[in-house]
Amino acid sequence: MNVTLRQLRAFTGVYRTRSITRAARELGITQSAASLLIQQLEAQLGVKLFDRSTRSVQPTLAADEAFHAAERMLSDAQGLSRRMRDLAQARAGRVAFVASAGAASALMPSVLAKFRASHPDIEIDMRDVAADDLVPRLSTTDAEFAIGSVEGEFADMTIETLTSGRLSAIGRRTADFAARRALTWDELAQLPTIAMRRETRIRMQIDQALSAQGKRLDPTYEVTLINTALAMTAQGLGLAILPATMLPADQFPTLIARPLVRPALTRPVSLLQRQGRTLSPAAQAFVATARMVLAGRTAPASG
Amino acid sequence: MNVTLRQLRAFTGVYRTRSITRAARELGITQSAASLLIQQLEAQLGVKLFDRSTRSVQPTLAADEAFHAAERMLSDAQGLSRRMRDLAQARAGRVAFVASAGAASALMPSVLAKFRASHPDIEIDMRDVAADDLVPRLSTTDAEFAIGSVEGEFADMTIETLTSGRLSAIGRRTADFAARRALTWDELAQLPTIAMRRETRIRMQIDQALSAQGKRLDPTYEVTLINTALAMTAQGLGLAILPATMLPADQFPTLIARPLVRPALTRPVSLLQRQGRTLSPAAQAFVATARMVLAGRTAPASG
DNA sequence: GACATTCATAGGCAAAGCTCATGAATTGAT
DNA sequence: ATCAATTCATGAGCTTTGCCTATGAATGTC
Repeated sequence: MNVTLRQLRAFTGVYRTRSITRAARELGITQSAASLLIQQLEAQLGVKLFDRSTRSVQPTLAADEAFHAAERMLSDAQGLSRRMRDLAQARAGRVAFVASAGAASALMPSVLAKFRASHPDIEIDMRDVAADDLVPRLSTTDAEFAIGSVEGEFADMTIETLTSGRLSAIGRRTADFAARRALTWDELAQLPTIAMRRETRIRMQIDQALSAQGKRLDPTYEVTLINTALAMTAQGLGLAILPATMLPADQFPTLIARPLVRPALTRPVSLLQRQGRTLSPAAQAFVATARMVLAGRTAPASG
Repeated sequence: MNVTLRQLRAFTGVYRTRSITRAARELGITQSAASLLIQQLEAQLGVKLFDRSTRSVQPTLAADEAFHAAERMLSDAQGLSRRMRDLAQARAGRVAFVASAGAASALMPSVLAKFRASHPDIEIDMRDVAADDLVPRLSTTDAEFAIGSVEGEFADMTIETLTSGRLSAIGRRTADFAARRALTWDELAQLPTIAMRRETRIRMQIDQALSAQGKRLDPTYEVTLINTALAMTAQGLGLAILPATMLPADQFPTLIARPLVRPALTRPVSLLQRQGRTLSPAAQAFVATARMVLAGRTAPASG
């Protein structure tokens, strides 16, 4: 057999109280059990730890030395338990995940704010990457999940749609614009528009879908960052062509989104996880928050 | 129940080998036992530690954290065992004891040398005190035993005589002196003598014994330190009046001791221990050495 | 000298821990 | 695609451990 923490607990108890009976009471066991534990430990270590008479229990020099080591191990054990309990309850820990640039800038800020409020001590490590890198980064780094728009399926990955935004025209809440229920892609030709560059995933999806119908988008401006497009729109430079989900209502209160139809295109925002890997409790809590926050954003395509 | 070292051993094994089967082999238990230990630990900590499929065992983030704490506790446990084993075998440790000034200077050096040779890693803390302080110091400090000459009995102390030296006249190995078997105290009056000061224990014993017989010692010189007396004797200044045991043969090869008779006085050198207190293994080893070295010195009262 | 307290030990029982046997899932080879 | 091999999980059954109660022995107290 081997030294056990049980024995060490009895040992430190007896050492501190100088009494087997008192230590046993502390541990909630009988005096005889405590006596046995001490004997076992002595046999195990090959050292007499206490000079015992029926009247007194005197630690030996060996016990003096062993005491510190024992206390350290016990406090380590307690620390481990506590730390794991904190992790389990998502009161501590770290969430590392990947987000596509678009999701990171337009969607995640509100999620992060909400999560931070409920889990102030969780460290968050969000890595925003180009859409193409989303899956590779998730596979090869210690990121626990990814959030962004992906097409198709991936081996060893589970995909869950968190929210999905219809591709919309976003513009200032003018009487004219607000009155519209929707716009067709054809109508856009008459208006100044701000779209994402051709290299971006969003734009590629649009161009592909439109060209299938023999149409094409001919934007007035082309930008790289979603926020740039929204800012320009807010300045009245044109309509931003984006998924409705990408409009943070609180950040651009003057803007509203109106779905584009013929064809109606939707762009899902998905949660990707590696199959067979449990998320850490902290990550689970984060994902739950993301689901909640983003689900509340799917319906109101109009502001 | 509580976390056990057994569980932690299984955990670190699985963590390192990424396999329950291999870890079980290392621990010398069956795969199912190891599997159970991991499940217990997970339940105990409330955290999933491994993502297990039938084909792979992947540590979770919680496991990464727990691993270091677990390793530390296990190495602490091993360190404790090893340290205790060393103490038990007197390969490590510390011996603290009290010695009367006389014993410390005349008797202990050879004991210390012998002990150091066989137990090089044991730290020795010898405290030389006035004879009167021997017992008080042993009672109140962390000294494990005391060596010196004491009279009478003491509560809670066991006394064992290690060696006992007859009070002798010590002088240079001249033909005259070497021819003598013994000297009487009366004969000393005719000769130059060197004795300890009246305040010392040795001298008090002498004065008391002689005055009981209506005699008295009238030394030519009175000194405090035994070594001083011996050095003076070696210079031919007179005969030193000391217990024969106090003459280190190797240090003063030119000197020999001849017992004093009428009355013959002996002065025991005793080992004192606190009753009911086990000596540390190191101290036991030291005491054994002292017994051996000093026993070898009792017989040859003559050089 | 009787009493109270404390530690050690023995007997018995409940629980824990292990092994063996088996099942389910997955990988690699034929 | 099927089969063999490997690996983890689970259930039954046995052994060992661990604990409690009861009792004995020693020691200090009134």
